[in-house]
Amino acid sequence: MKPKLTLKQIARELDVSISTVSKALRDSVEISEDTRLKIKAFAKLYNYKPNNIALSLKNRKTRTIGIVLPEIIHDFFATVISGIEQVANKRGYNVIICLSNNSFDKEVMNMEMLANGSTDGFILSVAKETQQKQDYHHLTEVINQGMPVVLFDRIVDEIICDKVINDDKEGAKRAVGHLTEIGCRKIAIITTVDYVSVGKLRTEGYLEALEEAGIPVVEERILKIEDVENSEKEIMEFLKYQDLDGIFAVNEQFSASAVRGLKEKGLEVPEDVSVIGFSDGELSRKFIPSLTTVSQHGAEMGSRAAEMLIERLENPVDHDISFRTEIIKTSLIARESTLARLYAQI
Amino acid sequence: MKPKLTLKQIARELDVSISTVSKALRDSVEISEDTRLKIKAFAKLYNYKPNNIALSLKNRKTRTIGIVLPEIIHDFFATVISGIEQVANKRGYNVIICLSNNSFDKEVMNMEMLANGSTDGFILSVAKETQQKQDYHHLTEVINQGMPVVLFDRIVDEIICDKVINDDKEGAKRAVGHLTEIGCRKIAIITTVDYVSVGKLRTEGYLEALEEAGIPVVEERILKIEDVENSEKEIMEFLKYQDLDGIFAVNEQFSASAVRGLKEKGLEVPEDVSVIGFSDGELSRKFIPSLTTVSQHGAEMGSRAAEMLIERLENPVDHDISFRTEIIKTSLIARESTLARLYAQI
DNA sequence: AACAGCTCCGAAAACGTTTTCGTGTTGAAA
DNA sequence: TTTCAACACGAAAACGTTTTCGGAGCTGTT
Repeated sequence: MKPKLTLKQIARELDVSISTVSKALRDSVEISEDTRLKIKAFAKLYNYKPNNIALSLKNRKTRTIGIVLPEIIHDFFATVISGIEQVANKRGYNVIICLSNNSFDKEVMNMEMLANGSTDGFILSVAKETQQKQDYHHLTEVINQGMPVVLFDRIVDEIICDKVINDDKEGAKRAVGHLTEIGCRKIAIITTVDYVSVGKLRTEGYLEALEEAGIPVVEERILKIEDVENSEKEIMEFLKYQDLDGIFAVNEQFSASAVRGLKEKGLEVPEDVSVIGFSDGELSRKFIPSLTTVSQHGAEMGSRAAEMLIERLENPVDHDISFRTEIIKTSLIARESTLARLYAQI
Repeated sequence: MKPKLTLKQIARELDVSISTVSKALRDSVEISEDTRLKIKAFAKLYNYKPNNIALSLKNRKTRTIGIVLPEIIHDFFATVISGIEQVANKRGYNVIICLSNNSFDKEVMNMEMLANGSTDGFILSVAKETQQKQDYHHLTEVINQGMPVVLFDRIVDEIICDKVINDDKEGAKRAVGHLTEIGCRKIAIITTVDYVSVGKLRTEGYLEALEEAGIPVVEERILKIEDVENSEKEIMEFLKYQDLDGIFAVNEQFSASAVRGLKEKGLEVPEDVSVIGFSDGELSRKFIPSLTTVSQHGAEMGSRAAEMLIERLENPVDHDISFRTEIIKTSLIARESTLARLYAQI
């Protein structure tokens, strides 16, 4: 139960001043080699480590970055965190994570809490409710205070700051393009309501891909899930009365549910219907059939976001450097849920 | 770009002393109602919020708890974090998360980093490598400094502190018991190497259940996965030469792979072989067939861990209160991968 | 003997709080 | 008029650092 060594204690013990100890430990030339070595030896022996809080107060820098996101029990977000954590750690930063649970109020509270000195900057993906409300005062506030913010995935266009996003529209387009290439003509989309930025973009990609393939859009083939909790039932219901040969789902949960729905109708995947999803998580990889999907490279997103933030933090000089929006390319991972059909074509 | 209001600035602006401002904001009776109201109005108007770092330094409390765990892209750990975060937030604490990626060195580094003032206490699940090395000096060190530590899931018996664990052995026993009840006799286990504490316990549960059912143990039916990356191949290989009617896997990834392996052999789940896993994640729920599993209630584990830690933090008085080990009951969730077999029995 | 120039070290301020203790000003009681 | 309590406020220390500045003591040059 020894309560952490401080400079003051070392100073008292060695009968020198606090300043001397501090300087000795930082290898200042002001201190004679004798005392310097003595002090360093003592510090090492008793394992002195400077107090982070005191340093933060002095430097007005915490070397911590705040992450705020809607949820964590979700392969994509977990992967992003992992990416952030990796580069943050490499560059000597800590990450402090707050969950909004998609609640606007909690998002605001968390940001206010962290903004009062706890972090140097933010990496965040806004809550669904926030996108719906379109109230972003908490964002503008921290930005006005001079804290850098990097938005990722669920971003908001009105806020000017650095951003990292997927090429959601393009990814969706390629996914649907993949379906048309392997011969699908009756393609449904299972997506989210429009106020979720990424859902909207993926829907747009779907529409464009159909257009480019010369396939007319059928409104009945578009399912917008409102209540994620009940998505399974909604999807089952939706599929019941459809005649399809391809399905594009905007996440892996939806595509898994789609496969189940099709099986219940007596249809086989991919023989009768091809299914493609979004997000390359454990579910897509382990599923039977394994699911063709658009991989979002969450870890890379996280890394990039962290790098952009740290860049800002450590070069406050070029504060006027214009903000950038980095686009992480998605990639199509062909698996069993469409691959067999592709072979059939060839 | 207004750089955050401080007490000093308010004091200067209102021509009073810093102490007066501080007292007024904390509703001290020492301050006349006039000035008190004036100061509070001013503070509210310009949205004054005290600086957390300064408070931490003064109080020698950060109101942050450090979480260190092996990985985050894993439904169970994500769920635990979620549980911790929830109660931490409710009680006014922040969480700062560090990933060890199952590396001993990174675990040590992270803890040292956080121990220098960044957090008041720790919640952690030790890295696989740490369990292998059996080197726990970083744990004893922070404990000796008087920081409370709560270990969860992958714990270490030698360290005396609060702990939260699953009844892994009991859960495994019930899982295998479930298999025997529905008529399985040739039951394999797919588990981890023994130095992983939870893997070992689950293996023990398996053995006990067999014994109680009067089923002799067949060594060939025990598969211990060393390299998780290659688990799929190992499992495939393992299943190739087995004649089984039941499989118990210690996580959902293994059970999913097992189902695939069986299918490749032309066997159906659950008609030919029943499969039961551990951990109730998205994969088990969405899989086809949906996977019977032992649910670990990760969120509850997290909540309990956080509560125990905060308890210690806020009542340093009863420091001599003996340390407790809370056991979270697991529960069996019967799904398609065994349920059909159960019906067949009836 | 005077002075310059080193070398080595300590005092003090600063970061933003809270809190203890003192002190000046009232008004009323003696 | 003096004394005393109550009231309202400020000075200063403390938390643990870093850094600027100044100064003591010494050597060496004129």
